[in-house]
Amino acid sequence: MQYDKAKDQFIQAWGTLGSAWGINKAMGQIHALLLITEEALTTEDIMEELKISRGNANMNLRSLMDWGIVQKVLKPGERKEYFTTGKDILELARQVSRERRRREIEPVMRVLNEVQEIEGDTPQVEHFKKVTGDLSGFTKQVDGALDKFIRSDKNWFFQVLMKMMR
Amino acid sequence: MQYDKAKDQFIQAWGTLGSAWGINKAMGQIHALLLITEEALTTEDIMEELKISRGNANMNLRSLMDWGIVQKVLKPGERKEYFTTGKDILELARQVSRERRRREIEPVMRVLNEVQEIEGDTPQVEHFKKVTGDLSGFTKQVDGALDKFIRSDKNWFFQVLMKMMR
DNA sequence: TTAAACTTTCAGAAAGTATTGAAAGTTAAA
DNA sequence: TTTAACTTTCAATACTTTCTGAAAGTTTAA
Repeated sequence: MQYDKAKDQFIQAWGTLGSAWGINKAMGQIHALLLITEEALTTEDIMEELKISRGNANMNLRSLMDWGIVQKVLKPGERKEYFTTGKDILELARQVSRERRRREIEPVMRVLNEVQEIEGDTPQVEHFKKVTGDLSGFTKQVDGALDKFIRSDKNWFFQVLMKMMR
Repeated sequence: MQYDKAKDQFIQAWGTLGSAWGINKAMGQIHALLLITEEALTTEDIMEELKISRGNANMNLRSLMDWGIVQKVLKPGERKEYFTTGKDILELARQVSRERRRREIEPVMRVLNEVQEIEGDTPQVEHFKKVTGDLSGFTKQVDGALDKFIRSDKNWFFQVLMKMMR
C-alpha cells in the first residue's frame, strides 16, 4: 500500500470511529492527521489536507484544545499558529477518559443520586430505587476504576491488564 | 421527589447519555422506561409514555432487540407483542460491550492492520507505522480485556476492580 | 498610527438524523 | 375466506448538526 492511501484510510477510519462515539468527524480527522504528522501544522495545512473550510478547521482545533489533546505551538519569528498532538497513545486514552468522565459520567451520577431521593414505598417505587441504585453502584465502580486509570502511569495499566488475564 | 418526576428525569438522562455516546435518544429513553418498569410493555404503552409515534417506537425497539438488550415477550392468548429488558446491570454492560466491540472496535482494528502494510522507509512512513502500530497494540490490549469482561461472571468483575484498586 | 497577517465568529446553507403518519403487510380468529 | 388486530415500512417532513465563507476582530511589524 502507498503512504498516501494508507494515510487517507487511517484519517477516514479515525473520523468514522469518532462519529460512532459522538465526536465530530472533522475533529477526529484533524486529530488523525496531527497524529501521523511529526511536525506541527498550520490551520491552512489542515484545511488543504482535509479539504475543509477555515471556520471548520478553526472550530474543531479549538475543541481539540478544549479536550486537552491538541496543543498550540508558537514558532519564534512566525505569526502563524501551529498545532500538534501528543503521540503517546496511553496519555491520549487518559485524557479522553478524563474528559468523558467529566462531561458525561458526572452528570449521570448526579441524576442517579437525585432520583434516589424518591418518596413512597409502592412496589413500583421500590423497583425504581433498586434499578437506579444498581446503576449508581455500577457507575461508581467504573468511575473509580477510570479515576485510577487517569492518575496511573504506564506500568500500572499493563499490570492491571496482566492481572485481568490470569 | 415524586415518582413521576424521578421517572421522567431518569428517562431524559438516559436518553441524553445515549446521544452523547452516539445512540439514538429515543432508543435510550425506551430502554430507560423498560428498565424501571417491571412488567413488559406494548408498543402503545411506550408511544404513550414517551409521546412518540408508532414508527419511531417500532424502529427503536427493533434496534434494541438487534443490540440484544430488549426481548419480545409473547403473552398466551394475546396478539400484541410485549417488550421487556433484563434488569441485571452487569449483564447489560456486557451486552453493550459485546456490540460496540463488534460494531466499532473490530472495523478499526481491521484498518489499523491494513495500513501497517505500507511500503517505503522514509521517516514519514516510519512514523506512520510507529503511531498506527502503537494504536493497534493499545486497541488489542483493550479488546482483549473487553473480551475477558464479556465472558466473565459477576465475581470476576469485582475481583478485577479490587485488584485495580490496590 | 497604519497596514498586513493572521484568527475568530457567525448567519445562512447544506448535510445528516430522527420522527411522523398513513399505507402496506402479516397473522390469527371468526 | 374475510375481517380485525396488530406490525412494519417508507416517503415526506421536521429537527439537529456541521460546514462554509466572508466580515469582524486581534496582533504585530513597519
